[in-house]
Amino acid sequence: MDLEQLADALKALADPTRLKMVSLLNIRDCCICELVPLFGISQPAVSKHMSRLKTAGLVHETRKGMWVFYALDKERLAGIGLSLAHLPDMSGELRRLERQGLLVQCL
Amino acid sequence: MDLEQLADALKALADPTRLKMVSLLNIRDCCICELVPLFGISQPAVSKHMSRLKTAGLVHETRKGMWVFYALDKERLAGIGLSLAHLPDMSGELRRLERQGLLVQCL
DNA sequence: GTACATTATAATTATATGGTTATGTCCGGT
DNA sequence: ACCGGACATAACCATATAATTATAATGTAC
Repeated sequence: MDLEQLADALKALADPTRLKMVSLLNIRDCCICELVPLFGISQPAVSKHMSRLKTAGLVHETRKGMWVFYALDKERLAGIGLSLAHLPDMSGELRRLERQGLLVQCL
Repeated sequence: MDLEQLADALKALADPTRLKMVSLLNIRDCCICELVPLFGISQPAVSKHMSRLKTAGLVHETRKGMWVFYALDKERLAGIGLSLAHLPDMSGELRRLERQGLLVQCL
């Protein structure tokens, strides 16, 4: 996962409301109408948050009659955590700086 | 770490520029003047990004003569990754919904 | 087809974010 | 003391974000 994509995924998670939603979906799938009373916000607001999580690949939706159930993609979530633990190697960038004589030497 | 704090920490990371900065600091400590030529942005912009990371507890600074070197707090970064893997248990919220008869039953 | 329940989209608004330029602060060298 | 380099802060601007209300779209039941 490149840094642009990782930043997008983190942006989707970087909101207390969505983090709580993800934590709930970690227990079991939920539909919008169950989430609304748990948060102090309107139904469209909940819907938009789920849409954001869906775009980030963190949840998947399934229609069941009138309801749309959302399920957490646990592998995707774990993948984001792992990406933080395995950031790309930027040694090349530092070598490039060195070639240009821009590295600061002190001590 | 509660969800508000976790969201704040994730916000600090949820930017491609800052993610790249963190990746660089993962190799070695850097000062602002080294970072500026690596990003296409002004010195104050770099400074503000580092300030954001500092507020989130992700980096620490040390003055060395004219320069201010920034060091990545690797434990803090790892802690954020782990928090994603161990989200709080929200079973209580769901039980509360059930008591109120708001859980959707289908199939 | 009508009526109702659930969810999604549109339009709007207030605040947050990320960039800029200009200026202030701190340190080292002469 | 003064000047110049490195960094931080301030003021400003454009865009993104998260909420709202109003309205459309979808599905069930009669």
